[in-house]
Amino acid sequence: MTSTGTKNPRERYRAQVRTEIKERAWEQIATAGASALSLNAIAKQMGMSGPALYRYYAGRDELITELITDAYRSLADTLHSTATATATSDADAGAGAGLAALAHAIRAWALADPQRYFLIYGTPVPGYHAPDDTTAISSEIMAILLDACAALPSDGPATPFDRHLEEHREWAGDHPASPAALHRALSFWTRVHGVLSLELAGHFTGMGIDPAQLFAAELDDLLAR
Amino acid sequence: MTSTGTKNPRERYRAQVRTEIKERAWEQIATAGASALSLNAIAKQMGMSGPALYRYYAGRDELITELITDAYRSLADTLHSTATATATSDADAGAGAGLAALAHAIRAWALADPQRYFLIYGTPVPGYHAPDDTTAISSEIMAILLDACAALPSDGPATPFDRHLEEHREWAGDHPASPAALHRALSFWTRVHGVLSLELAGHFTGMGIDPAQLFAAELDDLLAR
DNA sequence: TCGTCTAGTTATAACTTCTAACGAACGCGT
DNA sequence: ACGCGTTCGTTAGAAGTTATAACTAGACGA
Repeated sequence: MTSTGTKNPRERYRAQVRTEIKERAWEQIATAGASALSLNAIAKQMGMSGPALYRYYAGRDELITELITDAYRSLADTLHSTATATATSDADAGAGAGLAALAHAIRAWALADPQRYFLIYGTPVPGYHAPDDTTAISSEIMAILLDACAALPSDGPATPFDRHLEEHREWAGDHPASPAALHRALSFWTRVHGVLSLELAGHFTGMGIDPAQLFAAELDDLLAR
Repeated sequence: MTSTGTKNPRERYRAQVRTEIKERAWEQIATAGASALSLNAIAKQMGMSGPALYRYYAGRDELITELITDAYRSLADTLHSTATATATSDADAGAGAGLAALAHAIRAWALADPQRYFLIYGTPVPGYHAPDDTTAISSEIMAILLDACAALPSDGPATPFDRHLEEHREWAGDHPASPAALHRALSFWTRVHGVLSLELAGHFTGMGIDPAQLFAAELDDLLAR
């Protein structure tokens, strides 16, 4: 902490108010969705009147952007924890234990607050451009997935997409994973998201099937490729 | 047409205005997202002043609900067309030609208007309950998928999820598909949606990979199970 | 032709985001 | 310890939004 860490009481209070604003915002989003988020309502809930909130956030967009970043950060931290936790219990389970643990961690994180998940992976606003920190966290998440995929054996011949990935591995940074591992990471991401997104949106309700079992089946199939 | 088909000019005009309202609504949604849809702006665009629009739609929710239903209808019609088209060119291609054609039809339909896709499969509004006709169209779509899946051979042993589906096949109606076919239809749905949703939301932009190739790879893997 | 039903109008209420101008309090440096 | 400046919170207000109410003008059918 060189210049301004958390010392002066002005900044302490400011940070405290900002976090309380975000807490109220998360409550509103969880119950009514992000589109129903009202800065006015938050201000009134906190006992201050309307425009006072603009001292802390320049506007709705800035608040939502920070919520998105926080959501990304939360997901990345969760996955990092499970990754290190399963790395500790090394070879007691199968090779796919790491990926399976990540999958269930993602699902639990999403089910805990579906709207938080949709804030990241839901309907995008046409004009919106994600800030750099979210893309950084996103590649951080991909790195975790790649670590787990690199621990798996890759049998079977290389697919055309594997060859495509061989020439397009910018997104993996300098991760030393095989094209098959890159492929499995992408497939993991899309398949987990596919089941999860439909489940959270309620598209399975009334169908009679158990989303958890469908999720597990997709995971098994991915691991048994 | 027993009582009121499309005869009297009053109803003709009314239907015409309603469709024009929906056209303007689609334009707004395509460019700025569903949350930015403004009834007032639509009314002014059409030359009438504000509340006049409420003669045609009781409110924002009713308009959006009808847009969702129309989107479902459009998707179902598209898939029905491709299903019959590929059924005509019977055995000239492999067994998975039907499913592959459906997958590409879905993707083309989604790419044509991403926000329309997200209106169906995007972020749900927490309180919102879909009307019965949309669930009916949804099962109509599932029936098309099941037809294509039933045409495929199902090698491999039955998975635990197959056994789960054997006891929970309400959603398939009275479709005579094997549990493996039910499984493949669900997997098709979730995997297509997984890739497509992330692609349309722009989560692959900047990664360097070609979403079309990832989509094709997922489809190939599903067909080669 | 006349009556009714409908479409459009304005006015209004209750919201929203966000800007501007003002006052008061807090805390830092002297 | 005291002033001065930064910051916070206020009210007022503009420009939007959804939606309702009351009224007018028109078209359609009998």
